[in-house]
Amino acid sequence: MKFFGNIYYLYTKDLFKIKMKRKVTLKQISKELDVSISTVSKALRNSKEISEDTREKVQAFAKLYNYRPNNIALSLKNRKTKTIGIIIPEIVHHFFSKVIRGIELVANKQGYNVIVGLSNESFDKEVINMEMLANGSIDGFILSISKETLLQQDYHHFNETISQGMPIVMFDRVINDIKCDKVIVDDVQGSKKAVNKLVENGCKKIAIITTKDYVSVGKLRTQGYLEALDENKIHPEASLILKVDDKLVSEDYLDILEREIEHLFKSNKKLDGVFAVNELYAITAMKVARKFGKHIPNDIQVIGFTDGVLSKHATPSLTTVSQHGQKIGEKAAELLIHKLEHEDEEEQFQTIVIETELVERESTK
Amino acid sequence: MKFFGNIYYLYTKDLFKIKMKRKVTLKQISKELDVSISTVSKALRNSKEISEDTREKVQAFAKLYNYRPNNIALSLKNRKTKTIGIIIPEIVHHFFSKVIRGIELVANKQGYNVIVGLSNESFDKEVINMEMLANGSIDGFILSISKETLLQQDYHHFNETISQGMPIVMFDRVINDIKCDKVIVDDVQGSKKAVNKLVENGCKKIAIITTKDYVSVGKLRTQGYLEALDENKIHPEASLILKVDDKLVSEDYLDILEREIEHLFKSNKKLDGVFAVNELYAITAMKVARKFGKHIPNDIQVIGFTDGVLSKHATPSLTTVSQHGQKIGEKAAELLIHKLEHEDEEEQFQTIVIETELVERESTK
DNA sequence: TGTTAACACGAAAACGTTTTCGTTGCGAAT
DNA sequence: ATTCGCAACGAAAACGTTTTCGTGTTAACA
Repeated sequence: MKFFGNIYYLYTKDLFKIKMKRKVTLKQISKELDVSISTVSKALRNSKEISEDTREKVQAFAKLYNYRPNNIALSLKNRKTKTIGIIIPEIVHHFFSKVIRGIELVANKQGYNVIVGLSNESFDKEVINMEMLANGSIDGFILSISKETLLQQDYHHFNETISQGMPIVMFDRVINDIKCDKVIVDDVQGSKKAVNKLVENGCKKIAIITTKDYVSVGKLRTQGYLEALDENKIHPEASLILKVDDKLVSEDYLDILEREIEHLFKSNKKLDGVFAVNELYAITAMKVARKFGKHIPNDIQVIGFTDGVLSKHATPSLTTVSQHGQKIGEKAAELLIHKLEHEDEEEQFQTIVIETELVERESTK
Repeated sequence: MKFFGNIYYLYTKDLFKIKMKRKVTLKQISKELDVSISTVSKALRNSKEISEDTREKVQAFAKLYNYRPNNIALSLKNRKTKTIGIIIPEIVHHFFSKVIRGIELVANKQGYNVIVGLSNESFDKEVINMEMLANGSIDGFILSISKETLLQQDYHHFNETISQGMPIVMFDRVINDIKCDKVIVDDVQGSKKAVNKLVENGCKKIAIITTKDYVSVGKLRTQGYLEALDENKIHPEASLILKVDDKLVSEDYLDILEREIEHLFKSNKKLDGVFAVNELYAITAMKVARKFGKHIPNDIQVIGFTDGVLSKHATPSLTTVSQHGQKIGEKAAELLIHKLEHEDEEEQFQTIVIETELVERESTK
């Protein structure tokens, strides 16, 4: 007990540290017990190279001092960190936080940690964040692409990390011709379910409130809307399609949104159905409808996309297309971890489609 | 160019890897350039020990092959990881994700990464997550305590990590007698602001919908309610205090909540003001009020706590006590990073109180 | 007695850095 | 002709592990 005796502490500079039990290392244990580092290591891993005597002695000592192997040292040695890097555009967002929860769930179960970077919808922050993590901190990425990146169509950072042997799994906002696994929802199908529901319920004039086309999911949902109309022999009308520009997240963003929707209502007096590609658009549509004295769902029926808090707790509660964010996260994590632990197998990439589900609530008949 | 020539690749097993540019290390560069590892390292750090000639040569080569120092190796050497561990009870939650955003913001600005663990309100998961991270993966914790931990009052894991020299910053749900920095909102003051507002607006019978007392913030907010009543010479009534048990997050949780609030309304016909300690309770109270044919804010005024999506987008929109989650996160990160980078300074702990703000919307007059 | 085999352990390399402390070679000063 | 000093570089340790490959001791066997 040379090292851990009280004498030692008398020599430390900072008095307050007297009560500190610094993390103990193999080397320290080996000195205490007068054996080699290798012996300690082996004893702790129950190697049968070591006699029962010393094995017990070492393990008892290690337990007493609460020895835990240093993760960083292990990472360096194994060249694996057992942590997953997540890059998402925004965390204050029901869908993304559900995805994270899903990732964390399966990652943790398999002994992985999760480290989060936020791009804040910015290309530069996306790149910087990825570079920070790609230098050894993580084993692979799970990410959803920022709007700015989608707009600029500059994907070199993805290709570079992939070519360095670091696997990526993309979800929700993905790029087709990048060599990685993908987890997406069937946006087209989901939209069709929604629009079909409205048609079934007797709607004749159905509007869509969507984003500009560079947001891939917005584009796909618009496509689903159009296809559904077509299948129901309804002629699409330009005035029924509202494409909101959500590039600028300014202060008066909400007001602008509201005014645009008001305009939509005004120019379509006979409007009796609204399909919105996200919760906010849907909620705002309901608000505007109320303003115009329309009753939901009697006069106008509304369906949203994404089953978040807003949909659940709005009044009337919102019928919506649920994308199962948590399941997306779980699947993405499974894909990534599989790839990490079977690196030898031949390279091939999957795109997994998570089924959407129409959750019916009070905003439809 | 012995190593990087094409010849090398012909010998690799996996053909698909031919296009891989594996991460390059100091050792590889040193071999290529026929200098020592030390020289390369120094050259890259612009040491004036190295001649301009070789310095340029090395830097050019490094740039060409996109050399980046390996984070893990640096962490091991410096015994600092430059990453912060966050443990929170739940991520699908507006307040917590705002806090994370705040943490990430200042952490990133200072070159730190952020690694997230979810306790899911469970004591065990909290402990396991902390142990996973405490073994070298991070430099310090920012955390909010799980309900189960608060209930069991078992704080050994906090004390242990602290005594191992790893600093902790707690936010929102904190324990007083643990030696660490804390960032809290002034729950008592916040509640008083809300209740005072209701009194000012003419409310005579003000109810509170709160949690059981083991949730520290619930207890404090209840205390604020009582103090405000007292200061306004209003006698508190037991029947106006509803303490909801949110331990079990079951399926019919919402129904139970609604029924309890209905009971509150029934047993207090003259109810004209409601203060709820979170968004959900407030929203549900508004729902129940509507059910009872009461108009908001004319018949009943409602104020909530936490300025999340629900408050903003509810109809009527909800007057609420904003806690500034993002600012809490920013402050917590500042505190932790300061402690990490001034370890020598004498130990003393701060508790920072973030002012709440009453955001007035449509649910009050 | 000499060989062998099992047993129990230690030395050292490796992961990728940084940094301290040499060690050269060479021109200048004595 | 020495000594000195400086410039330019390399060796090695250290961070904390795991693992391979010795090596010495002892017991068993021929």
